[in-house]
Amino acid sequence: MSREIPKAYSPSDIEEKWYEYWQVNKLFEAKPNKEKKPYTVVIPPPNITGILTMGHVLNNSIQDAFVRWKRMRGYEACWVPGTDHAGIATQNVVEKSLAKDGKDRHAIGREKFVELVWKWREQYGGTIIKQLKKLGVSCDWTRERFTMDQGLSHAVQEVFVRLYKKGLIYRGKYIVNWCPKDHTAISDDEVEYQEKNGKLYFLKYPLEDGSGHVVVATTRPETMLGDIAVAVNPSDERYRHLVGKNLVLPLVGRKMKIIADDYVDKEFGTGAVKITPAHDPNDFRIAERHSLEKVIVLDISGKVNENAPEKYRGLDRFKARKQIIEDLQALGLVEKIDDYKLNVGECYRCHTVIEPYLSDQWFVKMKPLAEPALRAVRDGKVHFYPERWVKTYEHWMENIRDWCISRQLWWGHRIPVWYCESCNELEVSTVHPVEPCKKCGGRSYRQDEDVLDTWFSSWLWPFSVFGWPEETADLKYFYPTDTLVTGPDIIFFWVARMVMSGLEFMRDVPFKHVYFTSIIRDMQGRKMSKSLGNSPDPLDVIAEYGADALRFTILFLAPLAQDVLFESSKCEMGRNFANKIWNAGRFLLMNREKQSLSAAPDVSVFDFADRWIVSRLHHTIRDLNAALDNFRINDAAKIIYDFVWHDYCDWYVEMVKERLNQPDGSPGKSVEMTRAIIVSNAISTFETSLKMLHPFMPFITEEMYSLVNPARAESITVAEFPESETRFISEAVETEMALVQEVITSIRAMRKEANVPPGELVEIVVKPKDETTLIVLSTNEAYIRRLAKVSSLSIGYDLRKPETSASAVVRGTEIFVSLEGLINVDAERSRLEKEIARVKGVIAGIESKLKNEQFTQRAPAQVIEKEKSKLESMKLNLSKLEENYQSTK
RNA sequence: GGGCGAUUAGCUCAGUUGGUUUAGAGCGCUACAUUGACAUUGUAGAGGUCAGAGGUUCGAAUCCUCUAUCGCCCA
Repeated sequence: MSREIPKAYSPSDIEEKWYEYWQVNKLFEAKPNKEKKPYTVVIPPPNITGILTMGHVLNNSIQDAFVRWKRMRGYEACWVPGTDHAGIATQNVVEKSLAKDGKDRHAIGREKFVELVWKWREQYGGTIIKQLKKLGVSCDWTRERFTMDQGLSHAVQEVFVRLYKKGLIYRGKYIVNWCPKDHTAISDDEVEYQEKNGKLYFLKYPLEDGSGHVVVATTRPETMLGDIAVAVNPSDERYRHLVGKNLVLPLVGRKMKIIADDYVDKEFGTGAVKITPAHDPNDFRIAERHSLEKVIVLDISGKVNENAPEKYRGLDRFKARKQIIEDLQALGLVEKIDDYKLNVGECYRCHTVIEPYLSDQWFVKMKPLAEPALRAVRDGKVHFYPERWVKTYEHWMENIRDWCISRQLWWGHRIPVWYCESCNELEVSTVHPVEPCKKCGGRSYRQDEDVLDTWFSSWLWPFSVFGWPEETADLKYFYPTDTLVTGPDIIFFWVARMVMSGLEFMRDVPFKHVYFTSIIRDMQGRKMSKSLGNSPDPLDVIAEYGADALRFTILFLAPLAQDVLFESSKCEMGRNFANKIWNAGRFLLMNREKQSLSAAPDVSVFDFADRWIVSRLHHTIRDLNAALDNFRINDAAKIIYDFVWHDYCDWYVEMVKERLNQPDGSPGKSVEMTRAIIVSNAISTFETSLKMLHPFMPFITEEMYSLVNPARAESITVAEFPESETRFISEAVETEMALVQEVITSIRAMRKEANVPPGELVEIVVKPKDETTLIVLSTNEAYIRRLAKVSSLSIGYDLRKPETSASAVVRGTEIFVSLEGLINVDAERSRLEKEIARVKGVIAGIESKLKNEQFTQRAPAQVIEKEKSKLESMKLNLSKLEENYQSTK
């Protein structure tokens, strides 16, 4: 068998095989099961135009770790995967491909276009799902959902109708964020603000009576075409006498009033503000207050429309800006142009500058929904990790604005509103109305042209995926979900809204815990982005290092919600670790082969090394479970890494090697039987470690689990996760082992210092501090000999120090390495000097502490006792060090 | 302008409620080692006045205040 196991772990050979095995055996499928507690996670649905990014890798590795861990702990673990239809993004992609053939969607019509999008989705929409599978995620793929699925669409319509009937959805003409490229409104949260260098233009508007002019400042002079008034602050002395007078709008010739409104900031610009109600949200509010007309001067593409003078019609807004300034300058109406830093809103999808635009839109009234959602988080019904995001959440909830949910797109859930063709009366219904119009009796209806914001389907995800509004068995069993893992960047888009919808429609929170992940950046701290090309393709990383290596590395590196600087070479860590696990397994299997007998694990053959590793194992299990319970997943990764590498491989395996060399069997057992049991015992701890590792590294652990016991039918995915048992934890054994380790390490250090070749054996004399030390070191003599390359080891209180030797003091025990003809006296003296100085420093520190009455009076007795015993042992060490130093001459 | 966060070894980061002998890891670096699990390795080592200043405390990387630099969110 040994020949069948290659020296280096090769992930590509096994990953696909196991993923298929898991699927064929339905190991990730979840069903309501009264015998078990549910553990539910819904995936943050990636959008169908997307490909797998490092962010997805992190997010899904975390979810998978939790889900696999809970599954192994006996929960009915249900992880629902799926994708979202990404209205704007998807429509853009399909329009682009149409444009390649010189077509556009208007030419082919709505129905045909939507059909094309569905075709596109079938062909390319599953890419990210396929990629996720490479990562090894344990989603229940039979439950895969898409936000445009029939069931989910039904949920969306139902929600719209219910909210409308409740008076929480309304339609109105308001200023929205308009994307002139995508030709749709987007919500406030979808606008990204960038600070940019712009200009502040100071324009002179002449008074009608020819008595002078008023200067207004604006960053968007092209909007002047739609100006309807100029406003000043009522308390502004400079303008008080002008309020009520008329101005003439240059280039247009419109008569405009000068009005007074508190909104106007006296300090900004000249204190006089041009009012463009149809193109600015603040101006809109002022216009409402003063019942002003609202003139729209741009079309849906941001070009000047027919409401403006002929000269400017058809000009793009930025070209119009240039032209208008030129024309105003020619008229002497530009007072000055200042440089000015301004925040420009951009479309988060296409980064086109957003135009505030007056149009008919549908809105959700948010206040009534926000209140219970705010309480749920404050009361801890939903818990955030890390907690600090609560503040961000509260701030948004307290200042919430109504949500613009209509989008002027073709791809999405069509708004379930119907208008009577004859009288325009509207009917809100999930289905096409069959009754005649209530108002005029007309029988012909047309549906609202717009679709709903994609988030209007995503916010229902935690219950729509289980069949809501039907009261399904799934919904009853799996809702509310347990943990949501997502980025803090969508806390408003998604997390907050899910809490609202959950409470509104399910009367319960959608999840109990929200784990906010970190953002993956490149080594310069820049966000990973397509345009920078600084994002490694996770599939390349998987091909090079293996999925387990990628997963483990990213989990190890990513502390809770702290940004992570990443480059793919960091995955060497995970790859090396996988290789270490592989080779530990290889060692065990090779040695099992070598034994003439086979045996089951047997505690009666336990020696010190076994008791120690089992104690460490249960320590580790306890810490690992605690870390995962507290969502400290990078701690969890570190805990298991340290155990496997540094306890199991570095020490325990080395000790096992020594035992397999021993000529004697354990009492009552033959050498052969003893050796077989030693290997079995070692394998047993290894198997437990594999189970602990499985949530992090699913593939290699499944492979090793099956190699270790090929007859076993059980997959590790459903093996029982280890539980810590205190009876196996022994502080005494761990302390004793620590002593043995320190003795070995100090011998190694002395050898190295004296340049003893690694292969050469040395003679050691040990003068133990006390009886316990004597016993511990004698019992473990064989290990010390092997691991420190020692030929003879003498232990005794009255032994003489060898003539020429290096010395060290470990916990009061003196260790001498005989260095006949080898020692470099100067090097040895300087080593001792250094150590003496260090110990003196420690002693001085403790003494000054103990001399301080404040300390002895106020510190807890425990702490004082500790310091005292520390001082005792340090003093003992010092005296021995000094003694040996004196005799080194 | 308001809020949140960061600053610890050359690099990337841990350090949970203040007390682990004088702060840890991974990578990198130095030296040595290559027939028996693993060079994707082993062993030993160098490297830090915990951003700066002040304060609270018997005791501070840890708590408080201010300053500096950087980042994110909101207006």
